Amino acid sequence: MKHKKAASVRKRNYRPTEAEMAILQILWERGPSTVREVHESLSPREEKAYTTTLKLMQIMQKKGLVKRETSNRSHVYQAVITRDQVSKSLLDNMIEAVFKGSPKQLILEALGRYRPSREELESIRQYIDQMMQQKRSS
Amino acid sequence: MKHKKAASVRKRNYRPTEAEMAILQILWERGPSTVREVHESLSPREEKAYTTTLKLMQIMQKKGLVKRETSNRSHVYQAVITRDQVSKSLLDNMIEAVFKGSPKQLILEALGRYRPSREELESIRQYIDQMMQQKRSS
DNA sequence: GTTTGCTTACGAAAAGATTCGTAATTCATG
DNA sequence: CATGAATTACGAATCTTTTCGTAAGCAAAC
Repeated sequence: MKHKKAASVRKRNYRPTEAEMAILQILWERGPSTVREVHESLSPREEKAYTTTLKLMQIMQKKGLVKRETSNRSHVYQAVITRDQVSKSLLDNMIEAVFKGSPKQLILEALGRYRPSREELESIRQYIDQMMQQKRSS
Repeated sequence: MKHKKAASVRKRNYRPTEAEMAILQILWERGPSTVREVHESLSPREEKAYTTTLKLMQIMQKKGLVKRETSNRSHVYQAVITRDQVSKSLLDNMIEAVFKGSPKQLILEALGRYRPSREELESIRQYIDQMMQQKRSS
């Protein structure tokens, strides 16, 4: 009969809000952290009250984006949703929204837009070659 | 002394809201359209009142995302912000937010995630080769 | 010129995201 | 155990986005 009260079922395609993204980035970067740590890490430029950060993290916890360890006085938060999940959501969304459903379009656009260095191009090409290998051998 | 009252200066990095994106997609696709046309084109699954679409488009007009031609009874709206501008904003944002500032990461991720067909890989590789050519000859 | 059917204008409610002040809690330490 | 410093809880204000009802305007058709 114990059932965690469904804090929030993981939406298969959740797009965090802007403020949530800022916090997630820090949690991904630092790993489990206290509110204080996250707060200090937030861009000092946009100074917000400590309780703002706190509240945000509490909300994220309710939404199931993060979980927390409350055994100590200072709760320790950690991301539940992964960078990968978010990156997938954003990529899917973006391909759908501006590239007419074509991943290739996205890739070409990114190449053209950011002009990777020769080394980076090398390694991307290598990756492609490898993928083509696999296709050949199947 | 005539000065359009600064309907809204184009933010160099505007990220349209979800509802706005849905409408922009249609305008990009269809070109100049009336509210009715846009409304009918919206995913019929998420049925909204006609005036919701109308209001949204009026707001977008105020924001400067679209402009409209009011000479006829039915106003004709057209996108001002381009697919390209939005795609740049989203890409920038995304690279920043989940790929630690590395476009290469984004590209590799997209390749791995969507596994383009052999033909698509071909043409991406071609594009890369071309870019490398340019670098060589400079 | 009245009626009818669509269209825009307007205002406001509802929903969601962000912000923060204040109160309550906890814990170390004098 | 009283005090002080830091933390969490709570509630509310504010702001933005989304939604829609109702009014007002307009043009064709009666």
